[in-house]
Amino acid sequence: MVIVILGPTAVGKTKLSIELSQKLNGEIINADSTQIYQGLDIATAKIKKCDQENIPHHLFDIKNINESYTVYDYQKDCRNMIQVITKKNKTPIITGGTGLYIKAALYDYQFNDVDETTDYVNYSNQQLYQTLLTVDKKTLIHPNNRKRLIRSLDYYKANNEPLSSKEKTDKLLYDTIFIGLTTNRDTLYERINKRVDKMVNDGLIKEAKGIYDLNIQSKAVMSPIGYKELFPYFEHKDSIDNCLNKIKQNSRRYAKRQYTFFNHQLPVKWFNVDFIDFDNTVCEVFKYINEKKNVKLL
RNA sequence: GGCUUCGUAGCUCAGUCGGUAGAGCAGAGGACUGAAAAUCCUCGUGUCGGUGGUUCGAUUCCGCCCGAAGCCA
Repeated sequence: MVIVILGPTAVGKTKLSIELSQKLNGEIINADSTQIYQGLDIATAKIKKCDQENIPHHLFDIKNINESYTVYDYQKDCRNMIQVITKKNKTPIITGGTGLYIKAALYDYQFNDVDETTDYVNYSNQQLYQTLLTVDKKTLIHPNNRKRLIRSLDYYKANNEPLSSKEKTDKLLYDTIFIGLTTNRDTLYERINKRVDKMVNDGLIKEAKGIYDLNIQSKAVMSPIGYKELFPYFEHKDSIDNCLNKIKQNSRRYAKRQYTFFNHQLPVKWFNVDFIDFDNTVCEVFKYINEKKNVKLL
């Protein structure tokens, strides 16, 4: 049995993961693309060592920020961890907000080889799109989505068949319970805003400045919300308030996208979080998990 | 007190030589198979400040009132 705890940013996933691990003899597997990296702590809201309650935490801090890590790597790492934890007769509790990582790990996603030898810098989006159309007439990729156009072309070169013809799978590889934490939009947005303020108190600016000074433009640095937004401040191009507001706004938009993915791509059982008495939420979730287990036994 | 300018979407503002309006931002919805905290797409009905008048018809022209800014006293 695999437990997944998902939900938008700032809803309380980490807290629930600790509580459930204690009740279910669990070990936690990170499912957050930014917490994979060392040194990205405050902005990614990574759990501190002292809050881990001696529960084993996996796939945190496994990469350096100038290294590359992809959903393909995660699929292998996560499946491996599930196996290791299950062998110990413990429960893997996958916790995080990166929907694609969760889906790729637990479903029968198959990643084919891609040929990345071509450099597309001299191609316009339109040219890439037209080229793709010649080999993949049914492509649904929008001409402006350069990243995906290139991916598709590289895929075709390696496999000699269009990416769009690949069958989409909905086959789940593990016996899994998807727990989603949620709350109403206003409350969530308020929590996001407050959490950014708290991050600042905890040293966000210093962490971001340290990363800025490294002058590395890797995806580990440029992807997460909380660093790149502060760069204009370090370069004296914008005020600290504007930059922090940008972090809040991007976080809110991110939460929205997360809902879209979870609601449409995964069979989530949603729970409204009781922020006043979190134990209520823990109990409710625990009860649901036990019900599901009993159904399986019958 | 007098004069001038302005009052249009949550915000900043266009515009209608009279036929009830549109951009940016904010916001909302969506897509997603090797960057996913990434990348990309779609979505604009609002007493056009209020009230009278002219008109077939007023957000647009005119009068008065309310509010904001500036100038003169």
